[in-house]
Amino acid sequence: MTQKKLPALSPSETEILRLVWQLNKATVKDVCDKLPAKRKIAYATVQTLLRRLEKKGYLQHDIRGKAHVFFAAVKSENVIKRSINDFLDRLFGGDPIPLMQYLAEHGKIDADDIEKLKRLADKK
Amino acid sequence: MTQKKLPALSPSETEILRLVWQLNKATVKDVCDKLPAKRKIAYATVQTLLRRLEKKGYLQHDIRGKAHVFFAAVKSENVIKRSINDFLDRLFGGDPIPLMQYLAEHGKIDADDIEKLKRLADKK
DNA sequence: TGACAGGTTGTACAAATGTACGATATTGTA
DNA sequence: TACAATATCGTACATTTGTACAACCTGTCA
Repeated sequence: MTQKKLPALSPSETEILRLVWQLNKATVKDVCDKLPAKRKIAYATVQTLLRRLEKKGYLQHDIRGKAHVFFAAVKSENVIKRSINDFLDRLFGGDPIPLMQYLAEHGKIDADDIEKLKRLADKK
Repeated sequence: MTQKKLPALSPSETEILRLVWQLNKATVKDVCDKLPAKRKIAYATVQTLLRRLEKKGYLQHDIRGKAHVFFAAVKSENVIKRSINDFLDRLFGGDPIPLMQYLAEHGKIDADDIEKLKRLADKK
């Protein structure tokens, strides 16, 4: 039932889509405010990205006052799944181990995190 | 000393670069042969991608007979590091935990793998 | 009800990307 | 040494991507 063939997301689109998920519902301005300080990108640009995301089927919008309020039209799980698989394919030929290893080695995660993961994996 | 500002890699370029790393040294043909069966992409296209990778500074080549033999001009660690960080930023705002979680939950890794990772993380 | 702050729409455009053909050069071989 | 096979090189081109301006709408408040 979940639509399977949405057009690919560009990197910037992915970034914006993530913020919308995070905000749940968001106007252009909301998204702009949520952008990391580092990321300098004009209001108009964010707007275009949101428009494109809607056109591609990832977002929808309601109207509140004169502003558009965007919200996700797809479950993040599906998109994330696809993104991770693509990424894994491109960079590691699909093998997740080197990625895990990298994360572990670079202190991105610690033993505690791994404990939790272990419980998760065991439950499977 | 490691050059830090190489131009960004496109997804397809990344894919090809990975194969060159894997092969160590490779002609256009070698790379074509190494492509996953699924991935249908013309010889000429691979060639262009290799050319662009060289132009961007990721590859170099020697000449053997009439063929170019490409090999990496940068350490994979650096590129991989950057790629992972970019990916993490775009999709998870930089937080690696959800990524690990995804990998654990989807049986991409098992308890054994995690054990090994734990040892790695502990060593840090 | 008129002006204005704040939105949206239409449009633009250079650069990057994915894809690949045709011409040319080179090499090993008969 | 000429030919067939095989490479590269130059070039092309439609799309997608990132970025954004200018013109135009529309609630809202005075």
